[in-house]
Amino acid sequence: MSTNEDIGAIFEEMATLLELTGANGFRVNAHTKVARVVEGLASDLGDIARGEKAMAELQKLDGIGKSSAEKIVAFVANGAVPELDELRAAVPDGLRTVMQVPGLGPKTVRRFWQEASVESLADLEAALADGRLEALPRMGRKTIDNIRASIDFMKSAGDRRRLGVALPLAERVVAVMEAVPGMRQVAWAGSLRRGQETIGDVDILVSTDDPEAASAAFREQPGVSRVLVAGETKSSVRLEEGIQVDLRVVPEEVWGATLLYFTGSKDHNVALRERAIARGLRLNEYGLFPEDDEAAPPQQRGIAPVAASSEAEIYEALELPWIPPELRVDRDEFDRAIPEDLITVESIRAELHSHTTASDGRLSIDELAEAAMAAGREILAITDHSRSSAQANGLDVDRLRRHADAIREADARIDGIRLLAGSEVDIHADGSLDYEDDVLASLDVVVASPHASLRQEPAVATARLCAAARHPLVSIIGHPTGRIIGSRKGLEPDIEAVIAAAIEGGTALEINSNPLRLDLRDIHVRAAVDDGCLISINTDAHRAEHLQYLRYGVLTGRRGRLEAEGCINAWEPDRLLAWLARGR
DNA sequence: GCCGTTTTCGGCCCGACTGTTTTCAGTCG
Repeated sequence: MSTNEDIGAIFEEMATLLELTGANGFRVNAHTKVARVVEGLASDLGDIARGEKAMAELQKLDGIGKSSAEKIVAFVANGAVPELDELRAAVPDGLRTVMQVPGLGPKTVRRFWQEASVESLADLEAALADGRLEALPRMGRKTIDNIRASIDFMKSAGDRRRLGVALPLAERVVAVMEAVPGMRQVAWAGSLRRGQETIGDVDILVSTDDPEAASAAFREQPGVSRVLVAGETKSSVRLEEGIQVDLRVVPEEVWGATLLYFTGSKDHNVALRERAIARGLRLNEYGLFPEDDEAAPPQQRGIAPVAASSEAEIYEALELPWIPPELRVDRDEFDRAIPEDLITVESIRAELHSHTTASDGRLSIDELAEAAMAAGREILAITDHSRSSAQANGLDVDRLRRHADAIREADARIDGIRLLAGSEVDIHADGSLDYEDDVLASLDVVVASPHASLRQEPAVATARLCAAARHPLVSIIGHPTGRIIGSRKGLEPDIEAVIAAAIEGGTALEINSNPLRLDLRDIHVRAAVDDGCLISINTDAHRAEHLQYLRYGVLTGRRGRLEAEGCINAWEPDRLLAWLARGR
């Protein structure tokens, strides 16, 4: 785990343990915020938190004060935080799992702990079985049943879902809702709209002439395994896939306010509401209202909103430009100019990383060219694996040369798309490449990627990737860390050093769009873009349908503030070809 | 615990839904 992830996890854990001890909620939130800020940093806190100016440097970060800075310094110096150790001693470890049961929060878990000796998930199940919990005040039959069902769900379902699973599922639900009579608008919101790499649940928003029909259709749609919430404007269901989907039904005139609220992030919303308060306004999911210090919600008292129908007019009333959903994270989106030409799927003209049957792909050269053309690409680089990737049927030099000839023959024969002969060349553990330079020089495109030795020490990984990035014949560093979301951590290089080497070597860093990878990840893209490093968004297609992964890579690029100018795949074809040909 | 374009102290976002209880606490997003 990287230092930043370690520290983020520590503050998350402290927040949970503090909640269980009954600490002040704002203090709990402060810890959660530190975790989020730390995990969003591209640069390594291990470096910042050493040296004489560590305390001052750390406290420059938003949300980190003296107390948190001291904890970070202590952790980096000694690998331990005394306050955390004290909390761990005071609160049974198993309660952290109990807190993860949907519907159980700190108050309830604390009661179970104090009043029924529940100290773990196993204790909780035993207490449910022997009736200890039912004996507690305010613990009825339904609550007990819900807790049982939640435990079953937690055991069966995994954690968060990958973007590539959740987005097609959201499209399915949206199609169901669009078919309901009286429907006016349907959209997905939440972390899905923000393009996060993993999704907790899917949020669907509709405006309609017939709210009852909409809610009914939602709860009765195919694939619902359990209805969790069934209100007038809000419903939640769990699908057979194990994912929760929330529906919100709103009048069309407050569409913008609800879409804004439902898109989040939560922290972005909180920041917007604070901004509203500072301007004598009050923001909720029904609109932006004048503040009149009445407790009851303004929309229930017939107060007219200042803005409600569109997100843009609400931002405008708060003296902000419309902020693209992918940038709504409560980091610096209020202070920095919004990128004018954020990358879009439509602006991508070239696919520069793909595989055929020559290595481990499923399509021939002609079939892949056809699929790429159908997907709207004007340039396709075919980059089968190099010889060391034996498990992927990597090409030795002879096969590579014949394959390159075949690609160029196809390029001459096929109209409508430019085919480039390339290779996805293994970066060896020591940073050397899998083919000799004369072989690399004979290709149109070289994507250099790490495939093996993905558990190297960070310093070794940094040297390895920097060497490849500086190599004059390398065009792109493919999936730079080699991570697989949720299952393989991959390399943990000093990303700033890799970015510097890529700039120096005139090499682009890839956003691999495969939803299992999304590598570079969003915060690394952001660091690269801020430094002026070129980015390449590719699908790494092994099949025709993989070309559709592009949208996931684009969302990741947008989260990293990537504009079309900084993405070589969006360049004019002649410009891209000239760039690829440099030094060859 | 953090923070300051009225603040170094006193605030800290807002509403829907559920369950259990007759007015609201807890959870969630």
